[in-house]
Amino acid sequence: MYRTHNCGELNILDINKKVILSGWVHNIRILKKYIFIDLRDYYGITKLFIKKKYYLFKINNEYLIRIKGIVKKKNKNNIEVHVYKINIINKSKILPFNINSNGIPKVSKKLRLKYRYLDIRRKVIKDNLIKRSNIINKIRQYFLKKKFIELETPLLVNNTIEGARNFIIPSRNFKGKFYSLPQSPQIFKQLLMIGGIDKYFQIAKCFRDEDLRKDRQTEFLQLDIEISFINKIKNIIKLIEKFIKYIFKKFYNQRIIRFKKIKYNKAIKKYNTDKPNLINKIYNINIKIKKIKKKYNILSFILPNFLNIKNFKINKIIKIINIIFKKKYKKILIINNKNKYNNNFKKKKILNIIKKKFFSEYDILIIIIYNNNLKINKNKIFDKINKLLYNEAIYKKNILIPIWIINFPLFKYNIKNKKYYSYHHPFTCPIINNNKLSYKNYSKSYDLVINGIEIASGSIRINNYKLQKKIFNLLKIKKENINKNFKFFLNALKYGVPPHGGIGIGIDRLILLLLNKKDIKNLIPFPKNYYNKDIMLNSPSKINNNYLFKLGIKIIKKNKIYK
RNA sequence: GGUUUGGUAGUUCAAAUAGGUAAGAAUACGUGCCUGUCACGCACGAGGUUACGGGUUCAAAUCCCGUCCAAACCGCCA
Repeated sequence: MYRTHNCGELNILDINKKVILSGWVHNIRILKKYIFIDLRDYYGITKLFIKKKYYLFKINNEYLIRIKGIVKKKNKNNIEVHVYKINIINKSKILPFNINSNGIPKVSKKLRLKYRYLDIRRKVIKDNLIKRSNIINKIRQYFLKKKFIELETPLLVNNTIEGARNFIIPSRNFKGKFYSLPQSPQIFKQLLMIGGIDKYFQIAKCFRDEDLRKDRQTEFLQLDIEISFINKIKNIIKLIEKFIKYIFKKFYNQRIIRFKKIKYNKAIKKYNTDKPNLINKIYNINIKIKKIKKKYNILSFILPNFLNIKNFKINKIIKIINIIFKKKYKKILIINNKNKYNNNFKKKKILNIIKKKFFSEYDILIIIIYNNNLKINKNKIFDKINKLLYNEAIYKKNILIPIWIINFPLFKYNIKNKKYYSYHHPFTCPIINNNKLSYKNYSKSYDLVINGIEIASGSIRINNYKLQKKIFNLLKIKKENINKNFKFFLNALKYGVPPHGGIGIGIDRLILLLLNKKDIKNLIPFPKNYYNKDIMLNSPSKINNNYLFKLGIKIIKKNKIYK
């Protein structure tokens, strides 16, 4: 028998009970007469008290031991187990890093990934994984309760022509032909709607062969949702807002400031990006002031002020500007709607223009006028100020500001290829006025961005054969490609397709936000590193020539990274 | 695909003023001491071809070149 109790559950009520415990040696302290061990298992830590006569074998950190003992009172609220027998179940090698240190151990990420199984023993990572499980569980319950049904879609699919690169899987039965791993279950979920399924969801693994970031892995979980009999974006937006509010209330103690919504075009004008971070990112705006002479440049930006940036912080920001400009600017103007900080700027017209661009009435506008011949690195200024805001104000307050970006353009133009591509994907329903459909149309699409992180993306879909074909034509997809990739789908669109739409929510990113973390690798059991390698498995790896021959594959040129 | 930074005991880091004593410390490891520790403490010990290969120099961890590996940014991410 390995255990009668686990290390987390023993308490004052168990005093004088005989117990058997198994666990890892979290920490050991050897004195002349006594030995103290903190014994750790999945559930917690129990303190052990051992008299020298029972300590017969050398024990080190992370040895796996089983003990027999009696529960005794340690002090008012705590117990310890007085041990009379110890077995070593399994010894441990000298550790590559300390597991019992608090917080993040002082060790390179490479080692933590290489010994991921040891990293998982650490409380921080273990707790993340437990929370991950809880969150995913709640998501599933939520949508099942709302009468969605959960269905799987295949992982071995066809290569898609647009978007991110696919992972390719060679076929043994059909030499020279390939499967691909899906970037999302897009077509399948639409086919489910065509099949009369009313509300579908799936917690789906998706794959994209692109380089990684802190908030991006190549294989990731997506909460995939599709609903029939809707044709307006607000149908989905309402549903998701409710869900997001629910999940954040459950796992994130801070309230959500109400959702904002902005059209793509306006977002670009206002924030210069379609993923605005309304919290810690200041944003650049271009202001023209007529009376300024040609030899001066203007640098202007807005501090989005959800956090009551006060005078002393303004002073710090000005200090940064002073350092970078070496005080050689001509003028700094600091303006908010109440003109509280600076009275030099009284021209009402300009103020009104600025007001329109302001996100909220508490925002602060900073304008710096400086001589042309000063070479200024704007990004450096923005970076420094962002850091200041992030460290001092935002990080502590855990505020979330979700914003919907809606009505993306239907197409975008790629200058390199001189080709048009779908902004979202070719199944996105266009907004059509006066029966006109061209490259300039917008679409019934929506992204949800929270604090600069793209959380969800979706659209109302095309449910009409002719319209879908027009889109393919505008994309100039060759007939043979249409036949190869989409013939079945176009065909399906001929059979009384309900209006439908949906959304995909990045679960890993959602968890990142819910747990207020920065690096997605800490929230995934076995993440890949920056170059898409699994450092522990050392994958990807070579395949022997015999097997390659069976697949009909010959390697022509080796890439350095994959040697 | 592009740019940048880095690789020194098992691990985390030092080794200044652009090369100059015998490459140090903490922790982990080993032995011993210590009346109850709780990140125990104390003493002693072991542990290094400074990633690998080449070059410059009287002299290289330090400068240069190549290879390998890692971290970060950009591109990319419908």
